[in-house]
Amino acid sequence: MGQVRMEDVARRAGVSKVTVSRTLHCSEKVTEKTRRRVLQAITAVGYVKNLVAGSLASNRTNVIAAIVPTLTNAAYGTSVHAMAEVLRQNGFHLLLGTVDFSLAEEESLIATFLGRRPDAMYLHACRHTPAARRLLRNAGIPVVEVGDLIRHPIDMVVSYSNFEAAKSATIYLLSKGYRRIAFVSAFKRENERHFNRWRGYCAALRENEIPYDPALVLEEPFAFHFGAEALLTLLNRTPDIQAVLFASDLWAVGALLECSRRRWSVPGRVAIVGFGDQEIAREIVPQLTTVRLPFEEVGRVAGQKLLDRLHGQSVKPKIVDLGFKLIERAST
Amino acid sequence: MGQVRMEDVARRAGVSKVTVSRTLHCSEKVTEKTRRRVLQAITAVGYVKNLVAGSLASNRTNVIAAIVPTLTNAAYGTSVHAMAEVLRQNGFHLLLGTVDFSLAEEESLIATFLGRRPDAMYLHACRHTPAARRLLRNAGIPVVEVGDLIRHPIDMVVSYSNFEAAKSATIYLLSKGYRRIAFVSAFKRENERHFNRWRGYCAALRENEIPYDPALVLEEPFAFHFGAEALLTLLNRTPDIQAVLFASDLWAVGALLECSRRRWSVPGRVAIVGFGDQEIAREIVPQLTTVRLPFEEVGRVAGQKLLDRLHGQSVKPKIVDLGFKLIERAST
DNA sequence: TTGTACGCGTTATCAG
DNA sequence: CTGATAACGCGTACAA
Repeated sequence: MGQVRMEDVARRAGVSKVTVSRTLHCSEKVTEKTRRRVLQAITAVGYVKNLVAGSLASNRTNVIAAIVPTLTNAAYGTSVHAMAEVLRQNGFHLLLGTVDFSLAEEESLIATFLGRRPDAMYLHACRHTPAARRLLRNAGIPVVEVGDLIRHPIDMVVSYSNFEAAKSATIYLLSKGYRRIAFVSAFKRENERHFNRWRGYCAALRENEIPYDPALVLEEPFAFHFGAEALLTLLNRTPDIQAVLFASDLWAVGALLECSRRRWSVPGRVAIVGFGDQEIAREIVPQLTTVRLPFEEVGRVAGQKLLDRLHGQSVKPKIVDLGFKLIERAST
Repeated sequence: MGQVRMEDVARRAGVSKVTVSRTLHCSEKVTEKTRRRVLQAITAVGYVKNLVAGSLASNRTNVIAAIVPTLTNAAYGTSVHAMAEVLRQNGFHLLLGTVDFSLAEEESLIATFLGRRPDAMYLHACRHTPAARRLLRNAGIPVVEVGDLIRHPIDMVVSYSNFEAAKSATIYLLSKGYRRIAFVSAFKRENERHFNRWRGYCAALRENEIPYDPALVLEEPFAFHFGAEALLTLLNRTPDIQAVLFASDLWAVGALLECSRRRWSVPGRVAIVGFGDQEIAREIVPQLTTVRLPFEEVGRVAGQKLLDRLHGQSVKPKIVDLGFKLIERAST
């Protein structure tokens, strides 16, 4: 059974509990001979160390809690996956929860996760309820926020700037001569990253003295076909649209496929820009101009930052900008 | 600080530790009046229950451990996400790890996860090392395997049959008159699901007395463009190929896009079938014929099975076949 | 190098 | 309905 305790191992090896513990934890402080006996006893009785008890005693769980909006979107999965790799190589495990873009869900999940006494916390979101922020502050553990480059993180932030990225994409379109530029994003009220992409779009227009036209701005749920739908709505409503900036590759690809179905030339009929540079962006016909976001690096660096902090190092920059890159392809 | 203990709450509320615990756990066994005082004290001091200590004392963690190959593929993410929802509604949390299709990694992760004493385990894989199986058996907790319909699960299995699905897709192609049918999958040695899809393909050929031609079978890494590459390799090597069965939509879409680039008609030049019915399958041009797999349902049902078992119910069928469905579209 | 004694913060048991 | 007390299994002083 899995009910073998450390004491059983100790008895079998003819040593005390502590020696077993030491063998497992810092084996250099134990004689080679006893070490072997202990290890033998461990495999002999099939001992599996109880990390719950260990955590209680040592006041360290070696667990990182992570909260993401969803796992159905590969972008979040990519970051988490990268972080999980880093953590595992350092003996940490991942407690993962999804909150579907709900601030209230996030708050309640933070509260219960904190009960598990994670050594650190990873949040793929930068807006939180006041209560959530307070809980995190009081917990006194390293926290890394991810997904947007905010000025005042709870503790640390590792990201790219959605504002700058969208602004830069819009300026690019303007530089290509497009003037009537539409913008499609998720619901800005519940997705602060898309809200900031919208702000970037607005800022670019403003700086170039292009009037903001609400008729050119749409909010859609996450799915390919809503990109197609958005494009049709926009062209129907405002036939003189010259370009569309989609705040996700998902919609941009959906729109591109709709154009393909209707045999519309892109960018002849309308130019299209995506966001994210997912793999399909460079496979689709025509290839998609988009903003490359460093999803994987975000996870890796975030994990590393947490580890540095847990190893007692004072983390120098609390705000890490991983940047973005406009990838120009055939759709513009 | 987050260092408030139950005793601090008790003192503040003028009751004993036990009463606080009871209020939190089974509030119906406590007077309405004391209950309110306790709850007030809890918010007053900002108490967050220590679930680590609770787990040690009660010998139940309310944690489900899940091991998946990767989170970068939305298919695995979709199942996990669905399960996480079910679990969370019942007060369970998810300990998640990725193993990148490595059996050795899986074994070592199972071993350390078991140390956290999860109440149950979810594995998105059906092949394991003997040691891994032994560990799981000895742990004496509910285990659900997912991803293929095997005959002898460690404990329970919730899935669809990859063998039958691929066989059925191949038979469909034969029924449409295609005779020279190619097959593209992941590396069969490290992916038992794709191995069984290949077996299904072989079985369909055999039953229809079509000789098996190794030149028509390819293994590729997971990425859109390897679908394009595979298609070109196959057509180059064996120009008379009439149809290709891809063991993932990813490659099928990649191949379709390559055809689009070269202005080849599909199914005129070659018929294409995918696997999975991801959202893009019905958006791509031409729409992709594919096998629909119930990823979300797999996660939901697997989670429910584990919960049923943890609630003491004897789970009737240990093997749950959620089926698949061939979706005929324009690519064949 | 190894062992003894105690504490970690909760739940379970049994009285009152 | 409430309270005292003993586990839970392992770390961490400190002592040997």
